[in-house]
Amino acid sequence: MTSDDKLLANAPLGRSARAERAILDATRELLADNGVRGLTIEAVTARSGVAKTTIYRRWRDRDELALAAVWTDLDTGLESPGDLGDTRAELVAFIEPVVTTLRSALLSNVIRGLASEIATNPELSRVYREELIEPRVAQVELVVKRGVQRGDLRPDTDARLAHEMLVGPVLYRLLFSGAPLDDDLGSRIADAVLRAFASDSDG
Amino acid sequence: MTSDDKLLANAPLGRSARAERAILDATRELLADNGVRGLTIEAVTARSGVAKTTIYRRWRDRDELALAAVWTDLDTGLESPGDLGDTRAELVAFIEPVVTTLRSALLSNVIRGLASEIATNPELSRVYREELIEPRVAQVELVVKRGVQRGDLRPDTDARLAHEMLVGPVLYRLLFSGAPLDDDLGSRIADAVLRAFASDSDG
Amino acid sequence: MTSDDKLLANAPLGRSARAERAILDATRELLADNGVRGLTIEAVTARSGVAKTTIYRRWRDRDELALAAVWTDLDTGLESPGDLGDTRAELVAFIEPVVTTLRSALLSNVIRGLASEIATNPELSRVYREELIEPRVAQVELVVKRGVQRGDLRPDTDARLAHEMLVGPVLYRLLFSGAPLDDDLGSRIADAVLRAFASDSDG
Amino acid sequence: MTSDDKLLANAPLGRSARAERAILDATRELLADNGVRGLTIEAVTARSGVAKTTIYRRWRDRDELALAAVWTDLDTGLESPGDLGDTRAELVAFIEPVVTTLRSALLSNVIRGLASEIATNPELSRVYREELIEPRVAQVELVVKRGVQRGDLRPDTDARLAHEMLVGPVLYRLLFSGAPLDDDLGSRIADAVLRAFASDSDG
DNA sequence: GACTAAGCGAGACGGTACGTCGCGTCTTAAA
DNA sequence: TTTAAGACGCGACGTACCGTCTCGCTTAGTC
Repeated sequence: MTSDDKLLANAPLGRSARAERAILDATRELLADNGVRGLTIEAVTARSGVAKTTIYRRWRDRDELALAAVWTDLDTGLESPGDLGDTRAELVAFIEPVVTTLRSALLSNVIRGLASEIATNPELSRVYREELIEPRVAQVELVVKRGVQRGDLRPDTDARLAHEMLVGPVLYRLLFSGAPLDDDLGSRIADAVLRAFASDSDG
Repeated sequence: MTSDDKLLANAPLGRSARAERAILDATRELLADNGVRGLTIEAVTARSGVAKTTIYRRWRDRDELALAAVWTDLDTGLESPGDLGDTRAELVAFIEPVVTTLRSALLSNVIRGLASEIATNPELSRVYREELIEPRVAQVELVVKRGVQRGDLRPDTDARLAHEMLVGPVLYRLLFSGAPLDDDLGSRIADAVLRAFASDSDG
Repeated sequence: MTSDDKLLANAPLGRSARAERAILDATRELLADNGVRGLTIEAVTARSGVAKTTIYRRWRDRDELALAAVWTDLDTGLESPGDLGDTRAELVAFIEPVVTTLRSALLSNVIRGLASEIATNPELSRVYREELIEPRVAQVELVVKRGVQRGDLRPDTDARLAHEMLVGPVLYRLLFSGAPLDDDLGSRIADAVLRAFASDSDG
Repeated sequence: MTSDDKLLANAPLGRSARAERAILDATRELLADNGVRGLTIEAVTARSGVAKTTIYRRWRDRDELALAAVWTDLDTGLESPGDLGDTRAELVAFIEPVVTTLRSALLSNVIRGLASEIATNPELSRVYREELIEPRVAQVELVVKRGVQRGDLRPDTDARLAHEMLVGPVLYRLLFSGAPLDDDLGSRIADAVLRAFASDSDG
């Protein structure tokens, strides 16, 4: 649901637009209820009143539909925080929204359910990487560059590794260890990453 | 397949043991060929010549079977490296086998394919956590404890977070970013984690 | 395509007439290619470039369209042969065109494909009976009447039964026995029917 | 339902036999109710409580199932009437059961509905011809042979044509003309066929 | 050395969901 | 106004596997 949609929420919708909205709404409800396991195309048709054909006309399969249904949610927080004047603050500003987003029942369910699919399906993997991961890596690169300029971070800091050390632990908790995404998880990770790449003169 | 089995490898096997071996072998082959998607119970019966009933008598479903088939591989490297006299060396000794293991086609396929199931199925999740994750957390705790004693690490080092920062990036690459598990990945992660939790006097 | 159409072939056609011709042409092509099974409305739109709506505006369903497309062919040969002065000749003149017509790939395909629909759909059945069958029964009645007057046929000859014995075997071959519609089939049937209803003094 | 089945009606049936009976019963009910149009595999599963898979395991498609469901009915009356000492009686004995059988709602519905399929599907056509038509042609051949020996029929009588003139009119009524299968239809056809092939000295 | 009974292969069964096809209806924009 | 274009709701298709259930047969292990 983009901001355009919100502005036009009361405008008349064509059949297609109405169908699409009904499909995505039903999909999100089913995902929130039972995770990806509870999402079947037939359940979507039943709940949305939209024909199977119409769903398949838009999305190749269940996984694409699931991803589409939560895409805007995953996509948020991508606007760069910009220069906050403080490297730690910028790291926190990067990782906090990730933690917060993945704390929601809907999104945690979806990521848990789609992880295998994303890891397995080349097309899905490509989209996910290009649209979600790389922009975030680029964000971290900016943060790192500014940190280096400030003298906070070592000049040879590997931004990609920094990115992985920021988000890796969060997803590890989500998928494998089951440890909770505490309120302070983001800042603790940010602290650790800051120290991991801090310039020596920073002591 | 326990070590007992190995000792008895040339001993005559009963029907049951033969069936179990045939099932697990077929499972591993199917997993290696096409990942978890290619693993169906019916394919296992077809390839192993074992009856469906016999499979279901031993494992609840496809996912338990898949995990069982690779369990020994996942389970290796758990023996603590012990005191190497050097904290960095111990961190490397911890993370290197993880990277190496996950680099194999079989195991990377399996983990990619089972990630969602592990994240989703409570029973599987419990087993995975208790049998695989917690022992490794305990290992890291030992490394951290020794590192603190040596004055290398800060006394308040969070071993669990350290563990997550060690393995999280590896699994993140495996599942999401698709970045390769380079030969030096383990040592670079170990370096970063060491600095992240290094005591200040360590500079 | 009626003879009127041919006369007007170079005259400008309205959109409607052009659409209708395109529909019927495509229908006949599809019927000839794969019989009634190959005839789908969607295939007709694809081949004719005509919209579905336009088809449904003219014919209720696939079967009506199929029948319409071959109607002129079925309808031919209805002009009474008139008095040939010889009863056997008149019987042959009746049945020969039927055999010849049903020998064509197009019409045999269509009749085979539509038989069930004609036998089943009341409206189609009514049209078929009134427009095709009854006129032919009437023709046979004329032949019979003249045959009786000539003293060739018994006065109580049942023209309807005679008609059925003329065309029944042909359609039986077409639909069920698969026996070929030989060149001499018409005359052999005519002979048999002639004898079946011949007046006794005829010996 | 063969006579064996009747004798064993109270014997315990295996799962398979029970399923098969349930399928065929449901099929016959649906056919009787709405003809072949009312017969869908899904309706059969719903009414019989048997799974779709089980149906498809036994019959390739709807049409094979329909034919199987009425096969025994179609197959009856095949026992040769034997030498009745009278050619006309033997012709009547041949055609009467055909008329009677096709008068039933069930069988007339089925034949009407399957005619196109039988005429169109090569495999179905082959089975129908070999199992139903040819045996009846053979029956007529016997009748003809005896009739010739008795001096009732011409030595060159074409038994196949005779067969077609016997059954053709009945099926023509059933499928196309809609004329009723009167009680005396069989004997009137038999009379006509007898005269059609009667030896000249027979007057 | 014969006799059980547990375990096996084979595979049919009821079931869920899949993704596809073609139907006949409805909407929209262009001619 | 009629058309081409094509999306929509719908019903049924035939398929893939699921996990359950007989069913004989094999095969140890017990008398």
